Amino acid sequence: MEAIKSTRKIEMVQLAASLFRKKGYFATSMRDLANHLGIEAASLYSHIRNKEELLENICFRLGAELLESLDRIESGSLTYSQQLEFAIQSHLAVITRSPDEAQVFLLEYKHLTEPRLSAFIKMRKEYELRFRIILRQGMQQGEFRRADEKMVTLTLLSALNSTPTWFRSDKGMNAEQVSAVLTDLLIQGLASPATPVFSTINPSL
Amino acid sequence: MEAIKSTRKIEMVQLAASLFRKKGYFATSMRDLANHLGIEAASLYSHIRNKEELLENICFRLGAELLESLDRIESGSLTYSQQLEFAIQSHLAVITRSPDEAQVFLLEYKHLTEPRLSAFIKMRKEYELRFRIILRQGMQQGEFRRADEKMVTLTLLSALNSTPTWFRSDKGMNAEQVSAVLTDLLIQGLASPATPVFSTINPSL
DNA sequence: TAAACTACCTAACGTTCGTTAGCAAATTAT
DNA sequence: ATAATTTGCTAACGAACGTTAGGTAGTTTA
Repeated sequence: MEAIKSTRKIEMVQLAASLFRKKGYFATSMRDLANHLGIEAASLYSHIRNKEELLENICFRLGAELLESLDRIESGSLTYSQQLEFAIQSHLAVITRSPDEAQVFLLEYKHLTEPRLSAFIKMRKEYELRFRIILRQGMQQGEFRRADEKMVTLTLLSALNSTPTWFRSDKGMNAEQVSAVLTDLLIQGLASPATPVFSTINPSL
Repeated sequence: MEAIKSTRKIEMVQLAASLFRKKGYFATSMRDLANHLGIEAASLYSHIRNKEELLENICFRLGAELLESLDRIESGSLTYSQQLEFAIQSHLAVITRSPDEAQVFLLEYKHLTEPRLSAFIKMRKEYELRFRIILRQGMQQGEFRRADEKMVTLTLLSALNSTPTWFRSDKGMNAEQVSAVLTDLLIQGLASPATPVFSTINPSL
């Protein structure tokens, strides 16, 4: 959990994020990583203690960023609707800024070993809980549709977290435009405002 | 792509799905699998050709199920809103019935090697496209809010695909209840119908 | 200018991996 | 009754893995 000093180490962590995302943690060998840097595998160990340190750096740095972004929102005096809007937008800002790291954070964290795995899960649960509390309070105030809290929280976060799979910052929309459209979609729904044609009653399959 | 005959092989594929989901494809060894079945690793090869065959079976069987479920919907004479409702519900039915397989289908497919990987990606793209066409037509008809097609499709599917991470069929809601609530959430949105308090304009961060 | 540090190297280690060969017992089909 | 199939075993293979030991230039610090 110490600060990263050397620029070479930063390179390694960023490259690791890219490879871990594309191929998966276990499918990425230290020799893979080294080859992409133009060095030998053993040379990596001048900069890092072991492979897991790379994963650890990625996962915990992104987790800290996400938690920080919630701090700012909760400390202000906003309505729950505004809090949710900001939370969505800052969540998207973090993960679109670091798409590789975000995907590793979301999918590869499970390859952490104890005690780091438990610490990570605790951190992630805290983030989900704070998101969930905003939703709960908004539901209680009548600002949000009332529904199963856990379901809504995880569905919402999953929708947000899928952004790096299709979003490329270099073409089409920029991150803020995505944020605005996605916020609108999730909050207002897919149905056209003019014509509420959906039955909302599910026919049996 | 041939039919599975032996029941022992079915056991193996199901167990593999469970382990691949929990630990990942590469982190699951043939010795892991064998131990859970109470046999030696080499004995697995009386039933399967190699490790990848397990992954192949999981991914392609689920893909076929999902595509079939769309066939039925497209063939009927339904409005696009109804088609979407049915598509959401049958998608959820498939993935809640096979949550382990679904997570492997979604996350571990990338460990397939060619030519299976390309075939899988083609299958998955076809499924996404057919989902997308329903959305496109619904937007053109004015039944759905107009927004970036690709974004809406992938966000919607990601929201649906997160269901196995929190849904346990044995407690709380059953699959059909989840389906109804989730359909409503995605189509009508999170905002309370009574009070449209959201600005839908994003403040800068 | 000497000491310390950075950034890499070669060589090799012990371990685990997926898989094969060859065999044996039990069950099922003819 | 016998042939075929199913289901498992032991032993072992070559390859790939993460990592360590020990060394060497070049660069920075004291």
